[in-house]
Formats: sequence, structure tokens, C-alpha cells
Amino acid sequence: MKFERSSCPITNVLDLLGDKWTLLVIRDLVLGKRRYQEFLASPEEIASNILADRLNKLLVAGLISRRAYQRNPTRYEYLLTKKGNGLEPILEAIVVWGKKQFPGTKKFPRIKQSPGLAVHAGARRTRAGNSNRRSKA
Amino acid sequence: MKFERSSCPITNVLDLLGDKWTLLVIRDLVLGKRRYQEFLASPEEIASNILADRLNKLLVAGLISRRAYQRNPTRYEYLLTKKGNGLEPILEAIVVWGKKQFPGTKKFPRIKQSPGLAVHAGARRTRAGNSNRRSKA
DNA sequence: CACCATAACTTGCATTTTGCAAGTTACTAG
DNA sequence: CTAGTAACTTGCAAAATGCAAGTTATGGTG
Repeated sequence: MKFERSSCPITNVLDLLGDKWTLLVIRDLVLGKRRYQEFLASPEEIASNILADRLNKLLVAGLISRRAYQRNPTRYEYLLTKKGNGLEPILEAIVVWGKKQFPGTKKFPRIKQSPGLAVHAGARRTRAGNSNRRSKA
Repeated sequence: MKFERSSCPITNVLDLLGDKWTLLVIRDLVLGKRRYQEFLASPEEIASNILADRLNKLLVAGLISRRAYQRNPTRYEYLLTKKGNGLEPILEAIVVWGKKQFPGTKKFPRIKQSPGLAVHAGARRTRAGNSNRRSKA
């Protein structure tokens, strides 16, 4: 067994999740988000290159899986694997401590699957007029 | 309530602990380490400037406290506050998941308080011959 | 058919954070 | 007077992050 920094389980978990973004992506997945734009839409405003990087690392680590939900062009959505789902107790412990230490914070609600995200039916697009580009409002 | 990134408790915890080192310092404290050199001696080999930075941030956040254990020159040791101790369930959850995902890792044992670390008695110094400087063994 | 919009990324820097090695301070022991 | 020790600090290089914009491959609208 060769480990990056030490044989401490905490250390090895930190080598995987020890930054300001990875666990937020996991949180979003637990909440029911699946798609790139949904992750980008979270209030913390992750940069798209960071998101791509983290999704990749999580894929490689086997915490999430990817599947095409559409062909031409192929579009992917992401789901937690069983392994990734095992992180929930950690998130729960963080929420418990976090809510106590940061009064006013509140666990985010699970996502209501939006009509546009139908899993099998033909997704009808609304002719919404807002651009891809984020405004620093 | 104004939060740095969002009102999510997880996000705010990550703003405090979301890096590769802070939780390791907490781990060391939970294990019974108190002094600068003890933290430096951990197998992950934290750099001394990073350690100083993290101890400061944890002090400011109220997760640890500092007290002089010697005068002339004044030397400090660090202890978890009640608030900091509340992190144990998070560490525990991480250890549980980590041990499962990284076979071969093992929770580190609590430190046996070394004779040189007497809390009240006059600490006698052994004339040890090893330098401060770390060798890349 | 010519545009515009959308989704999932990628690319090119600028800024920030880490990491490494060495230096500083203030003593005590010999 | 010299060496050693503990707790930091400093200077600079390297890596990670953040921002804005670009790319690819469609489908819808007029």
C-alpha cells in the first residue's frame, strides 16, 4: 500500500475531497442535480473549468458515473455511484456542525425535477431569453 | 446574515476547513498533540508557514485556543475549544468512509504524552542532537 | 436558409494559494 | 562564546483557482 501523504484515512479523503468545491458538487448531486448547467446554477457560482475538472476527478475516483441523456450532440448527466452515496453521513455531520456554528445557514432543499428535465419523455424547450453568460448581478 | 458564498452550512464549513491541511491539524489536536513541533512531526509533513497560517485561522475562528506553557522566551501550545471539539463527529464520519475506500489506512492512535511534555512540572530537556531542519528521507 | 439559443465543455491568462528552504528571535546549556 | 531548541517569518517558485471568452454540435424561429 503506497499512499500519497500518509496511511491516515482522513488524509486520503482530503486528497480526494479537500478543497472548496468538490463537496459542493457532491451536495448538489445528493440534492438531485444531474446536469452541468444545474451545477453552474448553484449560488456559489463555481467556474465552469473548475466544475469540469471536479466532475472528471470524481469520475476517475468512481464516486460518480456519467450517462448520455441525449444523442446528437451527446449530452451527459451525472449520478452518484454507491461509493459516492456513502459520503452522505459525512455531509450530514458537516450540516449538523455547520448549522450550529453559522446561524442563519440552512440545509438546501432537494431539487424538484423541473419539467425540462424529463427523464424519458421528449423534453419540451421553453423559448427562454436568458443567455449562457453569467451576469455579476 | 451575510455569507461569503451562500447560506448553505456545508459551504460555510468548507470556507473554514476546505483545504488539504486544516482538518489534519484538527486531527492532530484530537489525537493529543499540542505543540508546533509535534504538528510538524506528523507524517504528512506540513510546511511550517502553512502550519502557522492554519493555527492562526483556527484561532480567529475560535476552534482552538493558545496558552503559554513557558516564559522567556514565551512558547505556546494549542488546544481545541469546545467548538473545535464539536468537529469530532465529522472526523469520525470521514474515518469510517475513508477506511472503507482506502484499504490499508488506519486511524492514528492517540499520542502518549511524552515525558518532555509535562504539563506542570519543570520540563527537563534531553540534550538531543537532531536539528530543526527536516531531511527528505 | 440565416440567425439565435442551448449545453457541455475548453482555452488563455491573471490572481491567489501552496510549498520549499532558509532566516529570525530569544533564550538555556556547556 | 558557541551550539541547540522552539516557534515562527520571509522570499520566491510552482501549482491551483478564477474570469471571460471561445468551441462544437445541434434545434428552433422567422
